[in-house]
Amino acid sequence: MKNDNIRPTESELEILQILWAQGPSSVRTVNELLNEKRDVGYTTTLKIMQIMADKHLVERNTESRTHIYEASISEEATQQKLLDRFVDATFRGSAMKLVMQALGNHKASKQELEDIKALINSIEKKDNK
Amino acid sequence: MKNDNIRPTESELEILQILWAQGPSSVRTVNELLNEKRDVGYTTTLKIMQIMADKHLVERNTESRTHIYEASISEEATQQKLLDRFVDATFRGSAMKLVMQALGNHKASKQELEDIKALINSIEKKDNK
DNA sequence: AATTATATACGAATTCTTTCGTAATTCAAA
DNA sequence: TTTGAATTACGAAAGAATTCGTATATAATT
Repeated sequence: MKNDNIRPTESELEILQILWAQGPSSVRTVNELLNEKRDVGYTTTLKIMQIMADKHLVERNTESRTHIYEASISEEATQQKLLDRFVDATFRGSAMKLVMQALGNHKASKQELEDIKALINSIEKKDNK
Repeated sequence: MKNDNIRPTESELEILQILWAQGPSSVRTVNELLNEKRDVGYTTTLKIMQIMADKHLVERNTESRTHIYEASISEEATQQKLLDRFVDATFRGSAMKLVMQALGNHKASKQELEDIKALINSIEKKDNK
């Protein structure tokens, strides 16, 4: 399989977030959205997206003059890999410690908390089988 | 306050993990523990720890010839900051999405799951006040 | 057709991090 | 005291990531 060792850099991840949210987009669109958060030159964004294409993090359609880029790795799979690494690096592998910290320090809606409890219950049910 | 914008690199974080686990340590000790996971030259470790001292990520006691290094930022505060940034970068700010992914894909003991449920219940109780 | 605007390509400068060789220093052992 | 071992200091090389200037090509406008 391809893209097994995905490791987008921070800039690349910013761009992936935009592509995941927007769907296939031109460099200009991505650059404009990027600039809502911080200043980045157009050619900088272009260059990074070209590098991402080389790495197969994105695919691009070059039929029209304005190339259209699309994420070629899924948001969920990427998040999962990055999460694994983050848990190792920051919480010494204890995902539960991370969960506790995240729950303790970020506001969650009642609905979200219920969702999490439901998920835990379904995990516990599975374990008992 | 100092160290407000902590941003340890990956190598620095590895070393911090060791210092948090071991308490104040010499470069040699840190380097040996580091080498249980991967090959790193002694002077490499030394250099990084010296840089960390410059950045005030660690303090060092230079009274004896063998300098003793100690983490100067707490594990919890560091984890919290890194977690915040990670949630932003990877989960577009949705800590709950991160929690769901972490719960869904990492094995948790029955006890840990109960702990999390208890935490959620206590959060819900607080919210109702 | 000439001009202007918009795009991509390319390469190089810059910055950040990691790595390590070498020199200088201090301590311990012979 | 001399030799050898362990330590820190220093600087520079190597790599990775980011940034951007400039050239070139294409399309749109006048």
